[in-house]
Amino acid sequence: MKLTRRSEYALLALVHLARAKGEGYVAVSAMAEAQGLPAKFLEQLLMALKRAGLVRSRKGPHGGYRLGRPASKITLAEVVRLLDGALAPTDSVSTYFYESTPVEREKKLLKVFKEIRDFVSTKLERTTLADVA
Amino acid sequence: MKLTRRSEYALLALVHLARAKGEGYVAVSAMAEAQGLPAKFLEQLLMALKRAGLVRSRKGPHGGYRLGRPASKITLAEVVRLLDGALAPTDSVSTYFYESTPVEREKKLLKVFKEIRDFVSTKLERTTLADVA
DNA sequence: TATTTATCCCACTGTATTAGTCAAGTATTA
DNA sequence: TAATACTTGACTAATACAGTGGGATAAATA
Repeated sequence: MKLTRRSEYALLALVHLARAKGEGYVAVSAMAEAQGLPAKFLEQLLMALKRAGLVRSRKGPHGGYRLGRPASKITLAEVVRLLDGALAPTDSVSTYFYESTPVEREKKLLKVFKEIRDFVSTKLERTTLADVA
Repeated sequence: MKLTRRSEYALLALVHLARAKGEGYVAVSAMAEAQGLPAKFLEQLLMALKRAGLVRSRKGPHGGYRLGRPASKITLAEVVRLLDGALAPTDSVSTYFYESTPVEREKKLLKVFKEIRDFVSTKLERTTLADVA
């Protein structure tokens, strides 16, 4: 796993939305300003989150985004997988993004990387937005 | 951490060398053929490993590479850090490659990623070539 | 109904990284 | 001294990263 700005910005925005619970929809521009993120780029990320059902949106005045489900039902794993792909250190040990790679031949090496994958995915699957907001 | 071919090939080559203990120097071409890796690319990686002292080399006929220290004294962490950089999921929680990133403001998020970094580095620092060869 | 506000959607750009290749030169030793 | 292997540097194609920009669409409000 390697976090890029995509995951980082998305997580910051989601934390922001989790805290804005009950305040209706939050505009991208408001979030971008509050968190100091590039607005147009953030917009792309929110659209991806929307397609995945993590957020809901509303157009027009007082429009914007809000969480698609309770913060306690959104895991960090979902967010990172959606925006940056595999949590595993190499695709040959990834469950959701499996692809063959050269280390695959060395079973003992593979075992080490699988243990890392297991730790990372368990950790991120058990941590929700509610835990970090 | 994200393993690229650089780390993967280097690890395979080092495992090969660890197994060839006592057979003197192993040529790049021999290793490349045995492991099915691109020779010239592997050569670059071995040079980096050499500069870091992980392997020694000898030119001329019967030349090649061998481990620079006992396999039990070479950790996977060293190899990966050398060729692919930080073990941490994001640079803002990296000890050796620290750089500020946006998530840094959110202490609770940061804590999660630090725990991942700790697991990964401990794991790879405690695993040596001797363990996987 | 017209205007404003905001999302939605598409294309595009510049830079860096990845995964190599190629050529020419240097050192070693059988 | 010829063969073998390491060393250096430049070069390349493809992909990923981190954004920008412009226009269309939808909804609220005046």
